[in-house]
Amino acid sequence: MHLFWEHGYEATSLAMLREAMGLTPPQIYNAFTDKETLFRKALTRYHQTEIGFALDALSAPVPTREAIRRLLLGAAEAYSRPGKPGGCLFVSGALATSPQAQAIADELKAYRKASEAAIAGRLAKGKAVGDLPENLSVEGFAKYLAGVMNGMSIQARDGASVEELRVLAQTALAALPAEGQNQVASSKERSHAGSLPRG
Amino acid sequence: MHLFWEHGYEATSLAMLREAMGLTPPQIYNAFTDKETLFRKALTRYHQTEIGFALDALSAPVPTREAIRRLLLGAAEAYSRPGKPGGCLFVSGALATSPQAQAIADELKAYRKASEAAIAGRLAKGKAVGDLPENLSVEGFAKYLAGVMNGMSIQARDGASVEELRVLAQTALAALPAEGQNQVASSKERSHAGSLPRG
DNA sequence: ATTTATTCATAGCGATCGATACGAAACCCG
DNA sequence: CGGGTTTCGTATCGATCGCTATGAATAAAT
Repeated sequence: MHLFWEHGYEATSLAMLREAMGLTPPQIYNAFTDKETLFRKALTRYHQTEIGFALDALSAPVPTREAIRRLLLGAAEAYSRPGKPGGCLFVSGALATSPQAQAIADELKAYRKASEAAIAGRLAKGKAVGDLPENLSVEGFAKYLAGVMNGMSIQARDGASVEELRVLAQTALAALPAEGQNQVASSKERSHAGSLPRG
Repeated sequence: MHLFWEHGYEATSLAMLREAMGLTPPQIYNAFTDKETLFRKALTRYHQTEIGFALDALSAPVPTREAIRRLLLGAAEAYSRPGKPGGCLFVSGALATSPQAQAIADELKAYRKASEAAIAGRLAKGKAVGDLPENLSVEGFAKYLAGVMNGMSIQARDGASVEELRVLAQTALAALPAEGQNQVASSKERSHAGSLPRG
């Protein structure tokens, strides 16, 4: 998992996996069928062990803003854990691939889309309970938050520290509209329907 | 350039380049020395022809907020041009590589760092002329903006449209503190030094 | 104890990688 | 028309890719 995380699917050779796992080629293929299956198992393991913070944050019984705060700060930590590759496997695993690995790239894209959809779901819930203004675009804001997390993944891979990622997360949080009625009050002076509250 | 942009450095084979350019292998090596040199030439060409919007935005004689707005909206267009690969070559070109291509990955990382430094430079200038509050961290905010652009690159690669990227850019702009003195006024009620104006 | 069955590491499979040696065609000059 | 030079495409180089056949070594069974 660490090798795929660090080097991506295609750039991780079976020789590297063999040495890291201390297994012979037939043992690997007996246990994991082939390289693609092994990668998919690494994906599910990554999903279970490394990014539980996301589901925790989105399902916690807290106000929407606090949930998003936990999501972004959780990402700051998860993307810069000492002893682990920087960034997110779902981003680094197969961003640009050869045509032969298109299926892998599509699968990772599906993971990213699912994350964005989960965020959108939480935002919709927040909108329903009045945590977010009526005129806010749930899909647009989810795409912003997912984009920020993807960007944090790149920054982490470029060596950003936990503190730097936390500052980034907090800065991103500033784009979140304030709660409830004090937001709807001055809706007339805004021309872009909530996407530029202070334009 | 398009092939490297779409598939990245390592996943783009000479066979693909050969077919795309209509050249025989010796012609390619006679013209570009080797694959790595060819990629570097593609990088400089990309820098010259595809992302001039960035330098334009950062060097335009406009207020800081407008400069940042042009930067992000320019990225929204540049990352989703019809007929061109989605995202930014500096991000997609070599995010996760094999150890053999580490030099390429480092070079792209340097490009990204340079972009962030250019943003920081513009922010520092904006702070000097009073466009930005005194307590704003130039480096931190530059890292946020660079991160947002990197995230937009991922979103573009995942199929986001120009409009969606524009909304993302405008949302990100909402994190930019308002201008001048009305920002320093309520500095006491903020605990995180400008990174969470509305926390 | 001897034979059978099964595990397992070495060695190598075909394909493809980036890069190049070599022979044929074309061109220029006499 | 012929000789010398240069250009250029084919065919192939060694290395590595993901993957597997095969023979040795071990375990199980009679």
